[in-house]
Amino acid sequence: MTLGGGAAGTPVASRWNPTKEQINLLENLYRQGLRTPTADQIQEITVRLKTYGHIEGKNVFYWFQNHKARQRQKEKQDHLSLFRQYNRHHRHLHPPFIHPSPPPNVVYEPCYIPQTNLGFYVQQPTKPEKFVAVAGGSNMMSREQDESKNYIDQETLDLFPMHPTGILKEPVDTTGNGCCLASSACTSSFSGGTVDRMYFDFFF
Amino acid sequence: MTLGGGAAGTPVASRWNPTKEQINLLENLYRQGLRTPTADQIQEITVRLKTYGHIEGKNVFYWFQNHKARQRQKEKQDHLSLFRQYNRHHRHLHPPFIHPSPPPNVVYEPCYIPQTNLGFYVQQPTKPEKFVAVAGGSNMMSREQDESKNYIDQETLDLFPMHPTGILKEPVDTTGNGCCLASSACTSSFSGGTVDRMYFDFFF
DNA sequence: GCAAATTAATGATTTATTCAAG
DNA sequence: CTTGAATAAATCATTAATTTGC
Repeated sequence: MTLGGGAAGTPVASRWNPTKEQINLLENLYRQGLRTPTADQIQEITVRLKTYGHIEGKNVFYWFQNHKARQRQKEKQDHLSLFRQYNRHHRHLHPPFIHPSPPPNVVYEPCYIPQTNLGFYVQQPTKPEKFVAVAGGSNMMSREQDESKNYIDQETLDLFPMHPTGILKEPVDTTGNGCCLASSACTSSFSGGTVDRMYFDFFF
Repeated sequence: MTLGGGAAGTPVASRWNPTKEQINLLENLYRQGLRTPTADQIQEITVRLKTYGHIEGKNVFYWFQNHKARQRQKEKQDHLSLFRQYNRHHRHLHPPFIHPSPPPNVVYEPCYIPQTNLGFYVQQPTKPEKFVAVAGGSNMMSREQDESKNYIDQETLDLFPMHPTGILKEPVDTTGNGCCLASSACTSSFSGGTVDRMYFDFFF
C-alpha cells in the first residue's frame, strides 16, 4: 500500500511489514527456543509464513537477529532496574554497590529440545566438540529461554510436527555444552546428508 | 586437500583458500574503490574467480568485509603510530596530548567512480536524497580510498570492461552526499530492471 | 475527528568482535 | 600470526503509534 513502486499494480513496500499472524508464529518459535535458525529452518519458516503474506527468507533472518538482540537489551534493562531498585532499598548495607551486569554464569539454560527429523526448534551446540570436521555449521548457543510466559498458544502445534518425545523444559545438560538427545558426540549432522549450514549457504 | 570430506573424490576443504590470482583480482577491485559489492557484483566476481579455483559467493562477500575492516584497522594503527611519534617529538609543546582518534570530518573522500552498465566499481550513495522510494539498496559509502598505491597492475584491465568514461580520482562532490554521475536523484536503479539490491537478495 | 508533527518500534545494513583453521 | 568465517553490537531508515493544535 505504501510507496508506489513501478507503474501500476504492485505497491512494492520498501520494507517488509509483518502481519499479526507472522509475528505470532515467529514469536512462538522464539519462545520455543529458536534463536539462530539455520538455512533450512529459515527456508521452511519462510514458506510457512508466505501463507499469511509476502515475505522473504532475509526477513526471517533479520527478524531473529533483531529480536534476539532486542530481547537481550530488554533483559539487560530489566536487570538494571532490578539492580537499581535493590540498591535503593539496601543503601544501608555494607559495600556501596552491587554490580548489575551480565555476571551469572548460572542462569541461561543452554538446553532445550529434542530434534524432530525436520530439525526444528533446535539449536546446535556451540562448540561441536572439535573434530566435527565438515563445514562451519556452528550456530551459537542461545541464552535466555526464560521469559516464556508459557502460553503455548495456537499456531505452533498446528503448523509443525512437534517434539516426538516431548519438550524438555528442565535443564539437563550440565556439561556447559549444549544438549543433545544422544549424549555423546553432538555432531551437527542429522537427518540425512547435507549438514545444515549457515544461512549464508543458501544465499549463494 | 585438507580434511577428507566424504568417502572418495572431493577433498572438501573446510574453508576457502584463495589462490594468488584470486587475491590479486580481489585486491585490484578493492583498490579500484570497490568496498561493499552488491549481489550482482559478487555473482560476477565469483564467476570470474572460479576460473582460478573453487570459490563461492560468500567467500567474496566475506573477503570484502574482512579486507575493508582490516584495512581500516591498519589505517587506524598507522594514524596511531604517527600520533605517538608526533607526541614523542613534540612532548614539550603546550597541551599534553593530541587526540589520535577519528575526529577528522575532513578527509575520507566519498566520491569515486562513474557507473559502467555492468555496475562495477561503484558504490551507491549513502543517503539517496530522501524521497527516493524504491527498495533499500542503500550501500554505505566507502571511506578510505587513499592508500591506493596507484599501481594499476595487470589482471583488472584484462578481466573487466572498465570505466567507459574513466575513473574519477579527484573529489568532486562537496555536497556531503555521495556522488552520482547524474547529480540529481541518485536512485539506486540503473542498468535495466531489478535494482541491484543488497547481497542478501540473492541469498534467498 | 483528523492530519501535521513527534516519538517509539523495528526492519535493514554496516561495523566490530570473536572464533578457529592453516 | 594471518585470515576466513560467524555472530553480536551499533547504526541507519522507515513505518506505526502517539500526541498536538485546530
